[in-house]
Amino acid sequence: MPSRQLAVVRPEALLALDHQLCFALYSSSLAMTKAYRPLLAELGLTYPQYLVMLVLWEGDGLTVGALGERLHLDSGTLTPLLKRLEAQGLVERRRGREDERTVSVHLSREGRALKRRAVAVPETLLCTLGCDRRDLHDLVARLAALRARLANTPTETPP
Amino acid sequence: MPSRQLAVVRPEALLALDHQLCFALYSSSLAMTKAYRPLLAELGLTYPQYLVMLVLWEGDGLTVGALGERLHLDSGTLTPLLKRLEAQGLVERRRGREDERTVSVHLSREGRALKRRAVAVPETLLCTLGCDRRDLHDLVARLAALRARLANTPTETPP
DNA sequence: TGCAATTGAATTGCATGCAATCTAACATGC
DNA sequence: GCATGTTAGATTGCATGCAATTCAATTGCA
Repeated sequence: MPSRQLAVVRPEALLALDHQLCFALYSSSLAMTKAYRPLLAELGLTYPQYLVMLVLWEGDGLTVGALGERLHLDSGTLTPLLKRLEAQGLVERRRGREDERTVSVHLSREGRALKRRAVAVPETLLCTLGCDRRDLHDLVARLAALRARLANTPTETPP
Repeated sequence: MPSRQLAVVRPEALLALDHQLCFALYSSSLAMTKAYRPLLAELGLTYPQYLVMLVLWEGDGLTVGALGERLHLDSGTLTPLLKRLEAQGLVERRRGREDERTVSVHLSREGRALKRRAVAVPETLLCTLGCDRRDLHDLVARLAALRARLANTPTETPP
């Protein structure tokens, strides 16, 4: 029975770049973004803009805050991004009538139409990756669980 | 025997945000960065700066290009980052004597000393996560494999 | 040797992320 | 009704990432 699990880890091993989950996440996330970029360029979207569109294609009319909760982004990121999407004619931002502090985001006709072309994006990428669907699903689940645990990090929610 | 693997996937499922590996990666990577931020703030480092220090602690004197290969970042990102680290007195940038186009990056005494305090960072995070070491190792390996496959994406290497 | 092609960093421009701050609108208590 | 507090977005400032370009040094080759 190996005692590795209880062994004291030397600083060298603990700080080794290739042992870091954080770096594995960071670098593969950037690699994913790079792989998407040329595909999304054909749609005229950046990667975060694509994520916003994914949410809206599931159902639009969300407020900026609701969008932010879904994507784990704040208004400092979303406001300028949404303005760029609006400038491209893909979405429309409407001031709430009941509560004028809120802004809801709606798809334009073009924004809605873009969905058909967007289907090719994940299709192309999945084909290129040649991943097993089951493996992929499992990885997605584990990452979602990790994200949930990270969101509960004490330092994450001071009081 | 379910035929799910061969089923044609509807656009709704294919484009669902929570099915996207890309979003799982993206959001958990950002969550990881957020979890690290308060810990790294005590060292006076940002997250990418921390990654650079990890590489240098393994062995310094690399050129900017070599650092970039290790971290999958280019000079446009690294040059200003390294200048900030130099301004903090953690590293020193030296013009190559043989080849004056190159710049090698060296740890200062303080940069080297910071390593001792840095050990607490992954320790704290791992404790907080309460992850099984074996699970974690497996996840790191799968992400590294994914990154390698993504780097081979045809669109990634046009010429 | 002389000069074009290549290479390693640096620079520029743009789009994020996010903390901190600001503003307007809503809610609350008195 | 009014002052206070809270909330939703917007704004500002800073540090990435990265494409595109520039610049200087080196290399290759006729």
